[in-house]
Amino acid sequence: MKDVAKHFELFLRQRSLRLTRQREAILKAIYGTHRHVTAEELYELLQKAGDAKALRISRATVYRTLSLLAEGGFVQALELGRDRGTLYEHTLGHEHHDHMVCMACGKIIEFHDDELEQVQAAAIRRHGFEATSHRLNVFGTCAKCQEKGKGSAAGEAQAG
Amino acid sequence: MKDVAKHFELFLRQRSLRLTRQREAILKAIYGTHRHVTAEELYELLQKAGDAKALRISRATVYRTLSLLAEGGFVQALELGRDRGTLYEHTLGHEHHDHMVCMACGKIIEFHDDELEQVQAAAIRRHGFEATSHRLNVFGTCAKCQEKGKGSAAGEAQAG
DNA sequence: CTCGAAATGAGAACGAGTCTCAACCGCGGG
DNA sequence: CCCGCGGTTGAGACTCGTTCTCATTTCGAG
Ligand SMILES: [Mn+2]
Ligand SMILES: [Mn+2]
Ligand SMILES: [Zn+2]
Ligand SMILES: [Zn+2]
Repeated sequence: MKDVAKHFELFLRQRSLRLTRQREAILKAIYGTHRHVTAEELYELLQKAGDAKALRISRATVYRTLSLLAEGGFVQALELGRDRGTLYEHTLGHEHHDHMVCMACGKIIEFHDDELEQVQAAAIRRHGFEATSHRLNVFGTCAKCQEKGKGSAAGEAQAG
Repeated sequence: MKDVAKHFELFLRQRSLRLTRQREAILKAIYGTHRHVTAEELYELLQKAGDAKALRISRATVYRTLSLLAEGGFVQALELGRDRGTLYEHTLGHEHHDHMVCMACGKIIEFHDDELEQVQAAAIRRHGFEATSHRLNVFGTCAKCQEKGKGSAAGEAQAG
């Protein structure tokens, strides 16, 4: 986190942007949680945290800073459906991962598979495409929720 | 297309829903294009097509029917970023595929790779998750646009 | 044909995200 | 340590895709 702040400061300097209390607070906030948060959640979080230090941060600034952080690679946006809104997570200190979303309990599970990444990269290259990023979102039922749903009809399966 | 209409009719009957001229027209419209279309594009398309038969279809009905068609598996929604809006494509007669989006020209390229699907399925299963669907979106530069950008600095690369 | 339920149209409402612009404040220079 | 030039912020208006409301229309079983 300390070095993240340093990186951010450098990033800002390189682009002749300023290190403001707001930007610091937002960076700190998103690096202070391991959840996937919406801009609104972050905003509310910052309201409370800021009440103490008398630092008000507007929604606009949260959105603006989140975009800035995304450009700099400090955070990443996740879009899991028009409804859930855009989710953000910090990236430094976390290797790339994909997401599985449980439709029953809403839990978001992160996973990473090297072989998958390699096969994927190969397939993409084979099509003459040059990838800069990708998102794999899997929807279904998590292990826990599979248990709960054992009282009904036996084994189903679907693909979509 | 004829059998798709039959399937749709059956689907509606099973759920005691009605086959209306609007629903027919919308089904026909989305099965009549091979592009990925937004609800709005479809709406405008239907306006023109409907002028002849004096069949007006409201935006609300387009949205409602698209959701219905998605539930029934007749169409699929694609969400490639908060900006582009939700895109729809018909599914019957098309096997599952993933998408690569060219950030330079906006083109959407479909691709399918069996090995990828299998490795993916295995990785997901290994995590105790039961998948019902997934979306893999790859962002980058298409082959054509890679050509165009050959006058500048030599080979770059990035990963995000 | 009749009738009740489902479906539709028009436009209001909603909400995430963006824009506007006057007031504010980082920060390099003196 | 103070100044002043922009970059930055806050509040709220605004955008625009999507959903909701409800009076009216239409499907389709009997
Ligand atoms: Mn994550
Ligand atoms: Mn497609
Ligand atoms: Zn679950
Ligand atoms: Zn291209």
